[in-house]
Amino acid sequence: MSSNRPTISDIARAAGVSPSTVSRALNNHPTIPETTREQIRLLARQMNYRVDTRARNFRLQRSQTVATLFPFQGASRRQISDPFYLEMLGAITDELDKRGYDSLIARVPAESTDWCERYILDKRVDGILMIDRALDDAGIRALNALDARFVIWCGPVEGAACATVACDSRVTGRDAVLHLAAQGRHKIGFIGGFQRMVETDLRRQGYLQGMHEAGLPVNSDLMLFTDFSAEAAAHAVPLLLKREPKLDAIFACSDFMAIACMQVLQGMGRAVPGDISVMGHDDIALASQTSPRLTTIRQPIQQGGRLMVQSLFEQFEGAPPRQIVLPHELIVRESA
Amino acid sequence: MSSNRPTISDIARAAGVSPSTVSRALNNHPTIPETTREQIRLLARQMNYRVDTRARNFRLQRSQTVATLFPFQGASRRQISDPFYLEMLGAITDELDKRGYDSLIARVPAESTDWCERYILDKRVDGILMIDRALDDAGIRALNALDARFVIWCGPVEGAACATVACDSRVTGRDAVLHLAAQGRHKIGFIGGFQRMVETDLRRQGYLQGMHEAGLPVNSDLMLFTDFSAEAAAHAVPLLLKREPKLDAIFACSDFMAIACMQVLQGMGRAVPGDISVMGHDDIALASQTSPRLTTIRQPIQQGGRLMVQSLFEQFEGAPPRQIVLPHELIVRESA
DNA sequence: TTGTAAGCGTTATCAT
DNA sequence: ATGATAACGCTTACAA
Repeated sequence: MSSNRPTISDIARAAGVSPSTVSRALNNHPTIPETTREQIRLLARQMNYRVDTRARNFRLQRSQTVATLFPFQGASRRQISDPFYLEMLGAITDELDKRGYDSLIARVPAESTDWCERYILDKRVDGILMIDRALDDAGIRALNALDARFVIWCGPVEGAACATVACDSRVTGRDAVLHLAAQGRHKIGFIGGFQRMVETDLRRQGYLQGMHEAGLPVNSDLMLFTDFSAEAAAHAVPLLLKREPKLDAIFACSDFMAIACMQVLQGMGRAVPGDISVMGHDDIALASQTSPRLTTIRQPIQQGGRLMVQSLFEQFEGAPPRQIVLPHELIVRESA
Repeated sequence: MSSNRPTISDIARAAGVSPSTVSRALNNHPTIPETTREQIRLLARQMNYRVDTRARNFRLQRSQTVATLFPFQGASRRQISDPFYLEMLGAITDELDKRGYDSLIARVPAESTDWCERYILDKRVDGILMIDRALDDAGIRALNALDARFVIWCGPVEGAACATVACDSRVTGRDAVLHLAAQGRHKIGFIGGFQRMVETDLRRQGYLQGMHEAGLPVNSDLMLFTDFSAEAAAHAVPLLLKREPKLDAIFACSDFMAIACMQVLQGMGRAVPGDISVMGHDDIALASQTSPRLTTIRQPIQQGGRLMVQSLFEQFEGAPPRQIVLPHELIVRESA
């Protein structure tokens, strides 16, 4: 009911001091003696005083908020439900929360850079965390033009001031293919995520390199791109099989898609890995519970999320942007 | 480089008018003639003017931001990766975005209500969307004591002013069990989510009611509770089987857990649904891609998310809180 | 139709 | 050790 929250002036009046003294007391300013400080805090608590973060942030010219942006490609704007994103988001928000920062999130079209203005110019946030990015570096240029602090989940960017965190997706893609080849697989299909975004493209390059190193011919009909959804992955399987009936392996760019692939294959009566191997990417929690258990490339998802936050805060403190390459690990289980 | 963004006064000076005129022009105030309005907007665009949302929101005493809160239970604070949450979050943020609102998200401990103060009292947000809630209604009381606008994803709450949106989980739980019983299943295990939160508890009640209606004896050893993780669900399966070797069905409170259960069962050599039926809950996108395809209870997840936002905005406009019960649907596929 | 001035709640600067 | 004052950028009575 009492919608009239006390302001700092109300506390000041009640305490018989000036607003500045209250502010200083509440902010642990050393010039205020311990005793007065305690008195004022007590009073503030009694009166249910709470700082108005809007006012404070406005005065301090900051937002105490960081935006985590998920670029999506194409007009579909389909809801993404890949657990990878939720795991990463959870790690990020927890880490931000620890530092007293709020987490803003949004999905943004990969093709445009309008969101820069909305979040940075409009001063909604102090920094941006982007999960993957478009192939060109328009986004990076736009962000830098606005003198923004940001970190991108993607491989190192040459010749651009830009903080990044991620595994080396070219190598993870290559390692996946080489593992498949080492099992005697020759007809290896590739199911990517967003075609015009960096992480998928890097894995595509890795796939190509792996095929090359293994001395395997590349059939570009066997490279498909999706929106990271289970449905898209499921639809890709029969298509791949139609294009290459002797397909003996699939490398999917996310565990979520790999799991969907396995399910579809099993539904078609194909044994995994007996008839066909399936490799995932990420090592989400579900991956070790599938049947057969999924062979995959582990990315340290939560550590990655925490590092992104850390890297962003380094920039807040004036440090130049860092490019961090995370170690990945081939997790050989049963599906490949 | 030019970190000195123009303010409204800069535009005013350049235009040779007063700040109020600029403000009015930019806000389409009808008292400003069309022509001046256009001139000023053009100038503002040329000068790269952007409203400072912090200043505006402060002045207007609002935040244009809504928090979506995910309560978790227990000390584990394990990252949740159930696609259900991401699908819901995506629908919510899209809907909020449409209305020009920002989305704040955080995980909050279900046992405490401190987060009310952080988000409402500190004026970070204009409203709160909560995904599930603790069994007691301390959270609701706290929110109402602060005169907050909020919507909870959970079943109707009797005797409390509180907007809710969700399917009737008591009925979904009952329907699941009755379907299982209709298939001739008698030893039905229950794998819940957070034990001290409403949605799981309602489904537990529905399970009990269904067993009762089907004339089946209840063995409370066969009711397990988890943190909605795949691992927890996977661990529950052998435990259930140990407690009841003749177990012939499992009802899991989320598709994600149901899928993990199916995988584990298949890994143990048990046929689904030949030896044992598995029912999920939610109908996430993955559910129709599994093998066997998952039988489940569909909740209109995205519609639910949109409705939560809609219901919140009704309250912003002064309407009393509504309790909305969404229709659910039994989706019979192959696993049960 | 436009300008003036006040004020949203806080904190920093400069006095005292 | 504390108070007065200004300022952050914007919108809105009220006045002209």
